[in-house]
Order: sequence, then C-alpha cells, then structure tokens
Amino acid sequence: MWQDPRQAERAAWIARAVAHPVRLRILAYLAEQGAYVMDLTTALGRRQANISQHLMVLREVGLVQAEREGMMVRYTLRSELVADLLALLARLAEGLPEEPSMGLGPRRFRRGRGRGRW
Amino acid sequence: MWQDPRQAERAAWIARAVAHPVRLRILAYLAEQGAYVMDLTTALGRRQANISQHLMVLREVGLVQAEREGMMVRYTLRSELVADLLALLARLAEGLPEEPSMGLGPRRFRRGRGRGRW
DNA sequence: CGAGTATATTCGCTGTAGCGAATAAGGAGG
DNA sequence: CCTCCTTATTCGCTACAGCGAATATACTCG
Repeated sequence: MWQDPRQAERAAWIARAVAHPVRLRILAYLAEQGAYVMDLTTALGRRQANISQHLMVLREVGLVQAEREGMMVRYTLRSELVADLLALLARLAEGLPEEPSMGLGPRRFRRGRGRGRW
Repeated sequence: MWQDPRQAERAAWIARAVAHPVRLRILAYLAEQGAYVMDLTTALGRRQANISQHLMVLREVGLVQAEREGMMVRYTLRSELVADLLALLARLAEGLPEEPSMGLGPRRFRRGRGRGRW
C-alpha cells in the first residue's frame, strides 16, 4: 500500500484535513446532523470566518459537501466512510496507552521533547 | 463525540501524526512487517535523520513501538487499529471523487436550487 | 579502551497552516 | 435599488512542522 509516493500524498492530504481539533469537531457534528455555518460557529464557539475556512479545507478534500438553501449553506458529510474514520480515531485516541516515557496527554500541538529510552 | 475540545485535541493529535506522506508510508510498511530504521531509509529513499524524526512522531502518539535489538531498533505497529486506519484512508483517498472544479478554475460547489448560474 | 555501525537529537532555515479583522459576495425582502 | 442577513475570501501576522547537516548516543567487536 502506497509504494507510490503520489498515492501516499493523496491519502496524507485527506488525513491532514482531519488533523485539526476544530475540523474534527465539525465532522463529528456533521456526523449526527447536517448544519449551517452559523450552527457550527455557535456550537464550537469560534469565529464565523474561522469556521468557513475550516469548512473550505474539508470541502476541498471532499470530506464534506455544501448545498445552498436560500441564504444559508447546508453542510453534510460526503460519505459514511468519514464517520467510520472519526470512530476509528476516537478508538485510537482512547485506546492507545500513552507512552509512559513521554509526558502525559496530548501536548497541544506542540513538538514534545523527550530523550530516547523506553 | 468530541464535545469536549480536549478529547478532540487528542484525536487530532493522532490524526496529525498520520497526516504526512512519509509517515503514512512508514506505517504502511510496518503494517506488513516490522522494520529497522535502515530498512525504512532505503525503502523510502530518505535521510536517516528524517526517518528517525518521523518515527519519533509516530512513537510519541503511540502508533508505533520500538524495541532495541542489539545495535538496531525494530519498529512495529502498536495496534491493529493502525492498519485499519490506513485501510480506511486508502479507501477514502481512492473513493472520494476529487472535486474537479475545486482549486483549478473558478470555484464551484453544489448549489441546491441556484438558478443555473454554475 | 578504540573503531565502527545504527539510531537519536540538535540546530538553523524556510514554507506554510491557522488565526482575527476587515471586506466582499450571495440572497431575501421592502 | 437599498438594507439586512449569512457565508466566503482576503490580508497580515505568528508559530511551528519539516528538512538536511552536523553531532551525540548506544551498542558491538577486537
């Protein structure tokens, strides 16, 4: 699988779209129900521009689709595979024992230190 | 799912580790067989330091585990869930139609009842 | 110990993701 | 047309991922 770097890049491109807390929460929200941008801004407590920016990323990779409904735009997941992906990530997130040698929990998107020893 | 931002961050933290072509290929390689660093450098054609750096990322999030064997270090996947994740990403990568009009040419997205402007 | 091999870590650099503020653009209604 | 509402896009900024080169660490063997 992915001997070809190009294929790997495409898969990574998709993974990158998911690799952000806000986008994950957007997808999780959409997994339960379609939503308008305003719904997401209030649900996630972020600026409207920010939500739109994240939605654009998700739209570009095709994880999400948009449909205009009058003045508003309704976003929905584009495939059930996306929901599967979320579920898998959730399982991994809770299931994977944290490296004992490393700090605890996720370090907020920061490169951790740690000297090599296990 | 992930109403709590902290949980979402943890999941995103994992997704972020996967969201790189080289790391994806490393994982794909490991899904078939354990490997030493040198195996990966030759298989992927990258500098040893770079491979080690990527392995560190994967190790930090716990997708991969390392075991010293004499002078070398053997890396293996830490859970079958990781392989599942790869498979899902592969399906998404090939299954999701690339938005052909997105990013090349004028922006287009599905307009529900937009008068045929697009 | 000293030389050689395999891996890990550090460092400086560069590209770019992500953010808020501001602004534009689509659409409804008067 | 003009105003209000919702969403999209642009802009400037900052922080950090990712890279190669260099160096350090761990281990084996003689």
